[in-house]
Amino acid sequence: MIAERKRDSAQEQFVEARRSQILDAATTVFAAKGFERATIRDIAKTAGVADGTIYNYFENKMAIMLGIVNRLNESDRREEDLRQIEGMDTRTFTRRYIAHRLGMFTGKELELFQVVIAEVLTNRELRDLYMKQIIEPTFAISEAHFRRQMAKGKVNADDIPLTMRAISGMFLGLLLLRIMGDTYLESHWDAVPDLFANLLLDGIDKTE
Amino acid sequence: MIAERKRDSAQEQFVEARRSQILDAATTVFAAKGFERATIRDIAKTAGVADGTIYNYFENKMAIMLGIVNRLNESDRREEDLRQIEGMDTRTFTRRYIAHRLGMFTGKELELFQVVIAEVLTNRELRDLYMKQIIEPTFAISEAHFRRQMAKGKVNADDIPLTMRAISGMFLGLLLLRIMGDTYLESHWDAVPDLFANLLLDGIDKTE
Amino acid sequence: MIAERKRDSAQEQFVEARRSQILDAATTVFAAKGFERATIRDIAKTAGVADGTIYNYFENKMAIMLGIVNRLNESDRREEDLRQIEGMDTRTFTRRYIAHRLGMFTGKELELFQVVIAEVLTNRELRDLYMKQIIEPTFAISEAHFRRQMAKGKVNADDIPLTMRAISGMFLGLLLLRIMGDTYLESHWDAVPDLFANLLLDGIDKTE
Amino acid sequence: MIAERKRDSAQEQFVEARRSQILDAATTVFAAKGFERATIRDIAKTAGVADGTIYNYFENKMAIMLGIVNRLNESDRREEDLRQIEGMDTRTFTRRYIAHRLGMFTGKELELFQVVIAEVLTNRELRDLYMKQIIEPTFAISEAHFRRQMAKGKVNADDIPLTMRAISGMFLGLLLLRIMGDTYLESHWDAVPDLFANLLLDGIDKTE
DNA sequence: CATGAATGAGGATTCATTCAT
DNA sequence: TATGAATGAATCCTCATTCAT
Repeated sequence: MIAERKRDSAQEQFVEARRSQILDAATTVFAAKGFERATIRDIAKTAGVADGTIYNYFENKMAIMLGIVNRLNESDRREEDLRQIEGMDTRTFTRRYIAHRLGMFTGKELELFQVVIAEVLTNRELRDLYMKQIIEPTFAISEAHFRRQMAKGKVNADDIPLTMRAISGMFLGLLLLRIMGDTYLESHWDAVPDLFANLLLDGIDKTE
Repeated sequence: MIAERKRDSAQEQFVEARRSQILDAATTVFAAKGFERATIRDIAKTAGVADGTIYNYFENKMAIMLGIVNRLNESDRREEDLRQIEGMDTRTFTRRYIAHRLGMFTGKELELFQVVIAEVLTNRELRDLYMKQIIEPTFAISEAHFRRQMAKGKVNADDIPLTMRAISGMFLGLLLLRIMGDTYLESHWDAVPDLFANLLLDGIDKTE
Repeated sequence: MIAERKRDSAQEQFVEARRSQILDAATTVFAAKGFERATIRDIAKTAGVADGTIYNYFENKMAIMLGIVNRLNESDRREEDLRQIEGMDTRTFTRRYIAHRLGMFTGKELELFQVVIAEVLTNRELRDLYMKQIIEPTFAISEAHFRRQMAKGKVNADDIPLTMRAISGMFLGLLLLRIMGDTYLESHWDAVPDLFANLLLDGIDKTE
Repeated sequence: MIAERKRDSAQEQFVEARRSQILDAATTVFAAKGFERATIRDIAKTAGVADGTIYNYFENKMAIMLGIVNRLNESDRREEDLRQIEGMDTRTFTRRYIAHRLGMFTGKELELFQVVIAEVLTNRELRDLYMKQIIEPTFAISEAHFRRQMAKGKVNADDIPLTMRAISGMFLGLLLLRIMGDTYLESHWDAVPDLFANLLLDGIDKTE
């Protein structure tokens, strides 16, 4: 039984590795061509497998896309990230947090984000999934954190949910502009966390 | 000659009306299905013309997309908008300006924006066009305005271009969240300009 | 009545001129692109008229092709050509006749021939028309002439119809090779009548 | 490794058979309707495969045409044909050679020829290919042979290249007339080699 | 008669998906 | 499981033809 479990586990690991390999390939191809323009053959070639093999791991093309979105699910939102730096002073915390989150969108992750946003904008089903699974939980965590900080008298806002959306919006929008190839943003990307923090705090900071 | 000119002009107007009719239809269809999933037949039916008629007005499907982008070009960026309200106090100006710009993205315009952003994210050619024709000129105007305000001692920023990008980013991001169906944002959309202005100004305002 | 006839005649002449103008254009376009690849718009533009105008003169595209074939009908086969030079000695006659017939296929006429042959090869209806109206009458005239010469003891052949076909074949084939762009033939085209006549009259045998 | 080679070879043979099957079908369809009027569906149905299958073996419709032309390349021109009968007396050789070459154009081959000639007349690219790959090599071989015979004092000609073209022209032209449905030629086809040989060797002149 | 915009049938080609090996 | 050939539905686009002006 142990042997079997081991085999199962090895098996599972193999399957997971294959899925991952295909998702990696799909992310690259989707980022380069968009979901519709990307072909199964493109993905298969990039993954180094045959066309048919893809269908042993994903039911159809859309399932690959969902697989990609679910990856965000795993990597995107980690409450502990917040906890670790929560003790610092507000400005440092904000700067660090923004830097950390921006740092999560580098290279492959930025591609991933690009792919998902683009598709989310044209696919209601995916859009709803993305809202429910990614955006809303993220807002919930952020709000909770914000309320804690407000309780400590560190920040202030009249409408917390809307403020969260504005802040997230700035984050999203900056990523969007970056993806769209804004050259200034690209060359000054490292300066973004500080600027973001200052812009943000000198509005919401009440500690002074 | 006058008669001929008149006829030409009538002809031109007719052609322009047809183009517009097709672009309207295309915007709707693209917004509903995305560029690739939308078919020429969809667009033709929505526009109430035959498939082939489309090709009397646009060279191919992508040209329709470009036509849509160029519409943004016409409607999106108007320096005079800034001039009209420039005399007001900073807070009122900001609130009004944001409200005005957000007001430009209602219904059809929001669809337009959604369509273009989605496609821009997956099409390099279109992306470059969009950056050159829409985003960069908008930044140029905003920067000029910001510098004028800074000279008057009304606002402050270390890195103006980056600040512009952050502000635009917040704007873009809020639209994006709205499009993606965030319910809170939808039901509190009217509160956005005030919140935006306060958040923004208490960061950049130096008049106090 | 005379006035009316005159008007009719002027009218007819005009119609004929327009038809001719369109047929000229069609010949050029067909020669350049082939019947199927040529579009009515191509022909209309080349003729300097509107698309619809074509249909006032020809029922449909194929009717234009038939119009072209019927032109051959008028220009191709003239018994009097033979009569004029029939008194000469056989070699001179042959040389002159070949030169004359080859001379008929220059520039525009060669295009015409190319167009018709190409289409005749892929269109049974046209093929039959061409055989009945052009080839067979030509053979009839040639045969009659050949029989007269044979009766005078000037030439000899066992199977006159087959000999006629062989000779015509050589003629056709040389035109074909010319059309297909054989460079040697093109640069030595003037030498063809002599060579043709000698080959025909004497053969190549030297062993006797 | 041997097994693998065997499999490769079997695979290759299979692919070659499929290509052949499609080319056969295409030849039939092209002969019946011409290249442009023939549809991929026609060809697929005739070949007994699905439309899409065609594209696993040929890049596009024109590639099928090129495949047909290349078949001529393989079957059309064989120097050894000449060598085998070169020892015979001139008249027998000529008769045999003509008979042999004409025999090569029977049924399917005649269709092939028809298809290619028709398309060659309306497609410059194909025309150039055909001249370079089929016609010119054939002329080269014929000329070499003719020069050998002339050196032996067996035949005579002032302008060998032009003479070759005239002879080939007769050959081409007779095929053309045959294809065009000349009934006399059809019913006396067997008499063609003899007549061709006599005409060629002796000419028709009787005056001397 | 001349025009050229509108029409929509038709065709080449692509590509997600299946399935026999 | 892996493969990749086969499938055929789906789509963009062309173009002969019509017809209102």
